[in-house]
Amino acid sequence: MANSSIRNPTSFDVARLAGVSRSAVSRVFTPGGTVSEETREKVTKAASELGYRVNSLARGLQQRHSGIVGLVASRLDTPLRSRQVRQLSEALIREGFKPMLITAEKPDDVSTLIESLLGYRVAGMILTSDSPTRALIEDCKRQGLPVVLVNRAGVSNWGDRVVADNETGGRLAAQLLIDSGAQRLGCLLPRRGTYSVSGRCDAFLATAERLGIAVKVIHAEDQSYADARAGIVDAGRDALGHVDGLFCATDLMAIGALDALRLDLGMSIPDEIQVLGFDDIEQASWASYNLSTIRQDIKHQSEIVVRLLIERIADGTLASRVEQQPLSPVLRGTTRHVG
Amino acid sequence: MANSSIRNPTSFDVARLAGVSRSAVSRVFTPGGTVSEETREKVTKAASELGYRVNSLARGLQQRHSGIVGLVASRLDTPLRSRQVRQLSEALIREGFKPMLITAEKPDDVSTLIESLLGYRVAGMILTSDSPTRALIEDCKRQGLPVVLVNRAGVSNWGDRVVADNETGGRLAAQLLIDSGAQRLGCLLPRRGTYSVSGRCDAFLATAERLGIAVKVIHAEDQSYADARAGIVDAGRDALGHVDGLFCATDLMAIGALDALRLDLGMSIPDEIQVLGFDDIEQASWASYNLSTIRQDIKHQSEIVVRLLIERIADGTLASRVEQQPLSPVLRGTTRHVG
DNA sequence: GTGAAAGCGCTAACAC
DNA sequence: GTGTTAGCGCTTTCAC
Repeated sequence: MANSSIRNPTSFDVARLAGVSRSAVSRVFTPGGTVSEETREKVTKAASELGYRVNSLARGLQQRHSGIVGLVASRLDTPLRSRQVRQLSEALIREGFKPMLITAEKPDDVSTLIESLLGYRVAGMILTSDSPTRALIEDCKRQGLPVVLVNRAGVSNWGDRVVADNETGGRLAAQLLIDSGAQRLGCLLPRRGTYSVSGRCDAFLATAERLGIAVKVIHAEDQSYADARAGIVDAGRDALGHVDGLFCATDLMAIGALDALRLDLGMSIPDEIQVLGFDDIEQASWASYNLSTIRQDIKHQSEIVVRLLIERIADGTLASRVEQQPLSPVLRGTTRHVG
Repeated sequence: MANSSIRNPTSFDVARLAGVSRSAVSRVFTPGGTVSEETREKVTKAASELGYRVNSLARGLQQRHSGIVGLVASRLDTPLRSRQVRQLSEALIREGFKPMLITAEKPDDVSTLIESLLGYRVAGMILTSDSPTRALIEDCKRQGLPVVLVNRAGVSNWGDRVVADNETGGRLAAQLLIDSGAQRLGCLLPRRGTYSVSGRCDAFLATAERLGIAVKVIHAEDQSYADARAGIVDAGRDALGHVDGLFCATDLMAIGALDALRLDLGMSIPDEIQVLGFDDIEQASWASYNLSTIRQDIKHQSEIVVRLLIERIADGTLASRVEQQPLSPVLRGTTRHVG
């Protein structure tokens, strides 16, 4: 009770107790600080005695940034995104930053929110996929604020980007289905795709066309399990009757499709139709699905993102960079193995 | 380029342009501020002209807290947790707070991390389930820092708590299986349970005992899908042969169990054995599982959490409170319906 | 209702 | 190496 009214000790208190100046205290708590072993000890002792802790607010006021990084993500409760956020958060923390999480679905809110982040003098911002409006990125540019875009189209040539190699991904997918004996391909994708979703599907379609193979495109309302399932059910056996190799834009959609195919339409997989997803979310490996897919290495991705961010914070004049993260096929039970 | 060297406008700049004092500017941007309509207009105009934005760091330095709330969560990439974090984050933001996300698996790290949060003069902290050590909460107590615990045991009588009604939950589960005709119960739980997981299983076991029904307890190494599946497989048909109603501590475990039962052991559900989960994660409703479960309303939960937090920030002398969130059975295909 | 002045707690130059 | 000084940008008495 009375406890809460006790003022937190300041560097001044520590300085007095240790018999040194406040600058000395500051130096001890500053990573590159140059202090004699003797003062360092005195200060450390006094500090721990008092329970002193640097006030990051005051420190941030002095330096160029507060050590906070804005982490913007929509659909956080989705398997891929939650994994991304976890890895990004851990990577940021490991490097001494503190992630401020902005979750918002409507672009309008997001803009206001990010506005308010700027008030905290964030060191930079990480924007995942479908989150932010263009205007917002323009804003960051105006502020000279470091930005890393994850699986997202670039805007105004501002910020670094980490993207999956959609070109290769889509090609890989087509190749894989064809090599497994598929003759008539299908592609399930959301009506309004995000950068990476559309990118990989485009590459898939282009590859098929190049090889002279027809592709039946099936639309789902959105990227959710339910929409994917509904999309397949709506298309129905007729439309699918000819398709024997279905590429789905994401694993989540593939799982919806799988349930629709097997349970709603009574088809057998991979005998009647092979199914291939993208991402390798955890659920893809669950025994009931055992989904073949193309994996994005999210941990690796996060590390690249944070590295780029740190480099840019250190040097804002760097040219805009784009890094591609590798993809790897994961063959499970929804495709036919060859050899 | 040169852009980034331009200083952000301060309240001083706005004051000068508007021809008023800095205090006037401050008042305009302070929620309860008392200013004449005339100055308000002048200030607002000048501010937007200059692109002025309050510096939250400086503001936080002045006030009791920075408006940041620590949000501590482990296993963020798990369905239930990611939903919780999303809802909590959105609720906090709606109330004008900014969530700082701390994800860490090892308790040691967490303590250091939270330590560092204190340096940001956070308004309070939300600790989910298995995250933090006792020592940490003692720390918060010492600081007089508002804390809300989610589905977690209390410590030192500090902080408010929001918990599922485990007592009712466990009883409901037992009742439900028995009412659906189960005669020999089983209970799948992790070797080291968290507060809520252990709580509901204990209540389940107690209820069964009271009714004179034997329960076969099956242990999984941990709460994951894989561990649950392995737990069931290891137990094998023999141990399970007698069980015709299995309660699993979480949906994730139930799904692992389901796959083990059906795919590894070749049992048919719900005919040979009924399965009941807990939480109602999204995957429980996926057609391949169609899992009967007991739902926690996460959205509602988050709203309670944030309300408690706000109340306590407003008045730190409140007595410690515990709120229970309601549970509701969701009957799907893994139990036999009656009537 | 408004302005002047006094901090909030820290770091970064600059002399020593 | 260490201390002195001058801010960082804001809010908050306190007179007016």
